[in-house]
Amino acid sequence: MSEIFEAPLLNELQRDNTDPLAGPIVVRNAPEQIVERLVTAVALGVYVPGQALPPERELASLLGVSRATVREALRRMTDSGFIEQRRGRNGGSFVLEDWRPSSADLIRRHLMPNWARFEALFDARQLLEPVIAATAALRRNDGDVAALSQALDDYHAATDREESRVADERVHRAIAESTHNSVLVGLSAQIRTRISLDLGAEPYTPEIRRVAAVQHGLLADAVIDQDPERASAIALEHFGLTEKLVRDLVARVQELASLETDE
Amino acid sequence: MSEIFEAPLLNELQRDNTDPLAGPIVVRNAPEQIVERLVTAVALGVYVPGQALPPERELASLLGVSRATVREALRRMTDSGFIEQRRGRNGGSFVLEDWRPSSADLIRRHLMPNWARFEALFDARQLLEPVIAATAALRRNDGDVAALSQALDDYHAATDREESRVADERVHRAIAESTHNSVLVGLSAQIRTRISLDLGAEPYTPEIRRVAAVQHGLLADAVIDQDPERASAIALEHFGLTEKLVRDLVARVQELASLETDE
DNA sequence: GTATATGGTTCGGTCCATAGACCATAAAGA
DNA sequence: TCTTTATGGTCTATGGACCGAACCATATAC
Repeated sequence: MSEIFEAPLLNELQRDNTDPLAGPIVVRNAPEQIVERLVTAVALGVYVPGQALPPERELASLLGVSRATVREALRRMTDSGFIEQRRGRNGGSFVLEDWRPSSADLIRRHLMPNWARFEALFDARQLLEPVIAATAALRRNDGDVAALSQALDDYHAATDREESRVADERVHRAIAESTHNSVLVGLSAQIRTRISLDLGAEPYTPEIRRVAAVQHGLLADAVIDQDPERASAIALEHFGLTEKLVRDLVARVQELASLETDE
Repeated sequence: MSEIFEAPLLNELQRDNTDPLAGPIVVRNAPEQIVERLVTAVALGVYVPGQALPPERELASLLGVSRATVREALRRMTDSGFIEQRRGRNGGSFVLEDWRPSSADLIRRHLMPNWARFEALFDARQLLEPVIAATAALRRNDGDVAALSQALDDYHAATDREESRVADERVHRAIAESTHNSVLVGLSAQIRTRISLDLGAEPYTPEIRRVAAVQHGLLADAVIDQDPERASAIALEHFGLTEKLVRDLVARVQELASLETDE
């Protein structure tokens, strides 16, 4: 199952550039890349569980690739328990409701082995996002304000966790896009995708959601009010909260694991 | 010649993430990736003009790839006038002294068509590098200080432009590495590589070099003194200077171009 | 003048992706 | 109920990328 998470989204960003010749060349096959794109799309909420991906023939033409290749990608995703394929007229490739491993499982089998990478990722996010927020506050125009308000409304209107995740993504993307800088937008999206993929089963307790909702509102207000300092400060706090949540969660799971080892 | 600059180093960072399914899948062949790595290595000063790359057989084993593939990559680089291959016992693939197009040529044929991308890149750099500098100042340890001092000494000892470039790269890398965050190190290196590739023929007049040398010294001092505010401010100024230089240069070339059009 | 380290060439094999045709199935629509 | 249609499932033939290994050609070191 979890091999599907190994998508090397940030590899170029983290590859050791000290000696550009170190390390083997890996040719990323078409199917591999297609899996990555589809998984990313789901992680970003473009397709939600229960929904069908576009039909194979359409994917093939969208991605400029043969149907056989698309099928190979979908086969891997089926094998991983990520999607389910159904035949017939209203068939298709459906995102499964519960494709994410349980929190504990995910942490033990995926998060812990790559812990150093996540430390770096969280750390970088907490350093970079405040800059992005501040820049957004300085540069946002009326269109950005409209998009941000809309995203925020959707976020508040969200009822279940899945909707929350999608709306959350849209809020943060709206903020990044207010910087009007494609590098920053891409950077922020990559970090978000990576974290969303790794922590899909983030501990979204109602309590957390309440706090996050308030912070999102404050963050959006700061951007709309063109107050970079406030935006930066709130972003720092907001992403600090997420990080703390994950750390607590990991600590609990680690504790459980050590208990089990004792038995 | 310039097709070798098309290496999509930052593509993942700038690809439109709004719809992950938009755009064709491109399989980055082995030769293509090898060219990118080798060009990167030269851009970062790992190999300087006149120097030979490792022999084909060694490259093949280093990169985990067949010799035929390495040869294909080197053939492309030879075709682009980037390297020269010589046979015989002391033969090899030698980086040419003047593989960079002249400034004017480069700007007209490469920089101008992609101007929006460079705007974004410079802009992002000016936003991100101060954060990196400040973080470096907060986190640097004794080892970092030693590496930074050494790099700075080399920079001051550099005599020609080529040496300057290599030393400049090392100073900035030492600063990025002082953050002890692999994402930041990779990000900074990618931005630097991209800019170095695109602006290899940066206008390094003696005047500029003098100013840059002073700023490098100040920046290093701020990091060594653990003064994040100063580090951040100097970084902002330093990268602002580079940006201004490029803008001036482009403006001049544009003026020339419009004159030529009149004739 | 011989040995050696390098680039230059060739050949057969394997795997990947393409293109296109055709089959199977389930639902929609007449 | 029957036909149509939109989907996934299967097969085959073809071209290309990469590999592995051997061998050739050349220039320098010893």
